[in-house]
Amino acid sequence: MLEQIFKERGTVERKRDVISMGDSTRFVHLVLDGWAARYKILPNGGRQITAFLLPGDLCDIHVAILGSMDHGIVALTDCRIAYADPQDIERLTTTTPGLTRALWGAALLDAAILRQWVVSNGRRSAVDAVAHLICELHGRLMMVRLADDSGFHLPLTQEELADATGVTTVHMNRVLHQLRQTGLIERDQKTLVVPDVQALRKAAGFDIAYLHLMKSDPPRCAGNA
Amino acid sequence: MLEQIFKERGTVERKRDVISMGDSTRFVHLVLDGWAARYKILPNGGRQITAFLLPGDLCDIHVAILGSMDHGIVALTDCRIAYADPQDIERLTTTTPGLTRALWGAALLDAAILRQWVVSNGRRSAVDAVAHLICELHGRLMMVRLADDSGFHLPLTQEELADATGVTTVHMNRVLHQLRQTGLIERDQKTLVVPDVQALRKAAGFDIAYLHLMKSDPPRCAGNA
DNA sequence: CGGGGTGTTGAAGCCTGTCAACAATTGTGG
DNA sequence: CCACAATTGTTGACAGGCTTCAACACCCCG
Repeated sequence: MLEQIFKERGTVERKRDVISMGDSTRFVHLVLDGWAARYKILPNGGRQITAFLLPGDLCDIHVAILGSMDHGIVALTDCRIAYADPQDIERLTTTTPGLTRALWGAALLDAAILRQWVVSNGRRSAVDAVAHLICELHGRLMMVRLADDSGFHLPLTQEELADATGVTTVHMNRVLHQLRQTGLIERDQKTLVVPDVQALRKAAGFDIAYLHLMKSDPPRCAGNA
Repeated sequence: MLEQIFKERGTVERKRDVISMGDSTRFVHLVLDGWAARYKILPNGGRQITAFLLPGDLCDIHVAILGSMDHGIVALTDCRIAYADPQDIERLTTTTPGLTRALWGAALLDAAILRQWVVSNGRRSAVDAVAHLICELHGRLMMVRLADDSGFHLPLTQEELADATGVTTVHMNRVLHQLRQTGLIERDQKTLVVPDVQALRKAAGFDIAYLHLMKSDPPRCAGNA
């Protein structure tokens, strides 16, 4: 039902902003294909990624409700993006209570994920944080059939992983090295192999319950043309 | 309108759980008075606070939508709590689209705050993180008339501040010492004085825009009996 | 008055950051 | 197809923020 108002389609090249910070967007964006990330830039120049956006994720629905963007969104791979008119969203949500509720649920899920990120950046070691992040991405990609038990395509650079977990790229390199040596992950180019998902989850202290895997929670539009 | 279904009232003593992790709550809770915190306990025993709940904040509305609690909520001071039946919420949200929308907005605001916490725990120094947290609390307390330009009542222990910003209590002590020496904050018992709010905000890299101060965003029920 | 929680301080060590150099990979143009 | 540049990955040495362990001071409350 949502797909009807996301008519416009376009592509955003890797490293380009889908939306820049401060934009009062004229469109609401949806990732059809590819990876993107929410990020903030600090006064000292540092970057913190606060979320990874996977196919099916909405980018900026909150702008339509709250106000202007308090962060930017950058494409981490070439992305296919769908656009919708905020007024259409406005209209559809007022006429379709079930939709509002679904979007509310999506926002609550986002918050649950963010809480885990706070825990990772606050109290987990860098190794555990990365392991936990991999588990999260694995779980979310499973939901949209982009991962299986053996692993998934992970198009992130070490710098991007570092900016997500709040460490330096140098240290991220060592963390990944350690995870490989422990045998928890293997990597062939951009393909991440997880030999033993349960072992990784245990090491990361990962409990998949918080992802609240439900049928139609995030609007999944990945598969269609 | 919400206040009608939050009929039951009770109190929770400091240090007691309002809701424990894993609970599939029989009630939805609202903080009327006092401070509470969301927290997670890690396998190694560490605690990470992921949010402070102030008067007027809902504790666990997401359970009614998503599932069981993925974290606990503890009272940081003696708290007056209001209770509502999830089914009443259910009914009221389906019959009152505006309410669903307001709750959706509240969830989006929570996410915006959480993103700042991720940034604080990831890329800000401990001093900046604490300064930013104080700015956030100041802004939120202003919304519910519990703070003025000169400062506010801050009933947190150093341990609780440490668990929020992801440092040890020992280090939090040094951080606060530094903030006092710099003249950015002053403390008289549990009263926090901010001599120069703008100076503190500048030091913390704090931009109040993300709090999206709107009239009736979080249901404000603090003032009533 | 005593005891538990909270705040404070010091010393030593580790995780992570910083700086720097170089290797490997990818992309581009001739 | 190769050469070149740019990006990304890798490694080492050193420094610093933060942790850990430990002891002690303070304060509220029974």
